[in-house]
Amino acid sequence: MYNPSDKNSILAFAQQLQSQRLRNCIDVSAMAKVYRGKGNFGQLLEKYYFGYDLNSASEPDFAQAGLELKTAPLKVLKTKAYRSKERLVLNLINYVEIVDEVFETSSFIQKNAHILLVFYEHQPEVNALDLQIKLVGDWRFPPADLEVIRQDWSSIVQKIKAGKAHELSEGDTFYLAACTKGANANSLRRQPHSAQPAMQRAFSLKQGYVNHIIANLAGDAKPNYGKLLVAAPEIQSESIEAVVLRKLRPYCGKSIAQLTAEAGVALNDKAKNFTANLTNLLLGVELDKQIEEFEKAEITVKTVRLSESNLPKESMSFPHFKYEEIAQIQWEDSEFKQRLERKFLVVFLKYIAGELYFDKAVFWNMEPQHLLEAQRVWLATQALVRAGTIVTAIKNGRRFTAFPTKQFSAVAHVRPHARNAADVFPLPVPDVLTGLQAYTKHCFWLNNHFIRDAIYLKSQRATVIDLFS
DNA sequence: GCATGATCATGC
DNA sequence: GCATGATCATGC
Repeated sequence: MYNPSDKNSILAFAQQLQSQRLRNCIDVSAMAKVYRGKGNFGQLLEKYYFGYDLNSASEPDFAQAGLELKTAPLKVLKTKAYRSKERLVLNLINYVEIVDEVFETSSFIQKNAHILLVFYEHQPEVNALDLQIKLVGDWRFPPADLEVIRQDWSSIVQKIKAGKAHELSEGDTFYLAACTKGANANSLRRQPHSAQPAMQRAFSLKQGYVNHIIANLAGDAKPNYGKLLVAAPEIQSESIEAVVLRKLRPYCGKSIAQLTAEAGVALNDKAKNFTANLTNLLLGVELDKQIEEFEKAEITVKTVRLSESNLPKESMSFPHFKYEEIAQIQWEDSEFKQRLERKFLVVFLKYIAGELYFDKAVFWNMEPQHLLEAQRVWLATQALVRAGTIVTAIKNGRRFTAFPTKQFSAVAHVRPHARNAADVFPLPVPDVLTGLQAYTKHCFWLNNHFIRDAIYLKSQRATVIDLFS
């Protein structure tokens, strides 16, 4: 067994799980009946491998050693590389108590300063006893990461102090997020500075950050990342947001032609990596490298081209959805929702007399009421696909559909996104009017007017670089 | 002029 | 071959 007050002893005992299945590591005959049929992997591991009773106390699982045990699923890619299946959910946020905490002694730090991680392969149909354990290891946040997390923690607490716990969202922060936790939207809690009940939430590490942990535990060769934050955190505690905006500020108002000429590089503005290349160029990161902090924080970088009236020339597209999938899944599991919950860095370029200029860059994440509106669009789309009533008319070879349009919602709409009309996905229900069993690929788009109003115009002066201010 | 439908260009 | 970012075309 192990010595519960000795970290190394616990870690060594845990390491024996590497590449095993739980069934081979515990006495199955001693298991309670309820667990023999099915049980949660984490519960089984705690109770029958480590031999302690389940608790949800505020102290870490191995209290004497200050070690918190976390189990989590990962996916194995075709390349055999590991990726986290989801965010890693940590301790619950107590809205009432947290407003009196300081980070260094907070319940978050007390519980999660040192984490013992057991990753198993996600296999939905497999008994928990037979899941393959892929990675075992312990994790402490490196100082630079801890500084970002401290800022994330503070901005979450700030929002609660402002009586806005009901407006918390995952996109608010970078590595550490407040994710919803509870069976449904009825899991409401009281918050200290507002009468409005708020969804129960827990601290969580973003999926991108968990991928970083996984790569470290797996001993993967360090990806060839570019980094934004180079100074040691004790010297520099500037936020990721502040660093990015500070680096971009000098370029505002310059034309893309001038910027690329000064840097001595040629960027093809039609290339699909134009956005990434331009961002790297302006942030001083080598062009072919991914930005480590952006990967960890799952930041989506988008460029938006504005007309002289500040209206984006196009709406913003998202990956096309599969009709068979959208008919089956829930909004909560949809890719569209997952993407909308991320943080965005939107780079606005503006056409002036035919020439493209760098206007401003804005960090943005969607407000809860807009996410609800996106949900309405998604649900209308799902209903349509389920009913098989996509096509409403055909005129001159052009199809007219009942997909949600910009008239339907001020936030999002559905439009084709395909090579051509023959580029299709199968339908779960044949289209009633045409009998088609497959239909041109479509995707969700954020309306260009929404981008103008909710991102471009609404962005606060403090967080933007405004060419014309 | 703009919304909706349709397709192009690129890179992995 | 296909996803993705980007843009064009038609008709009201």
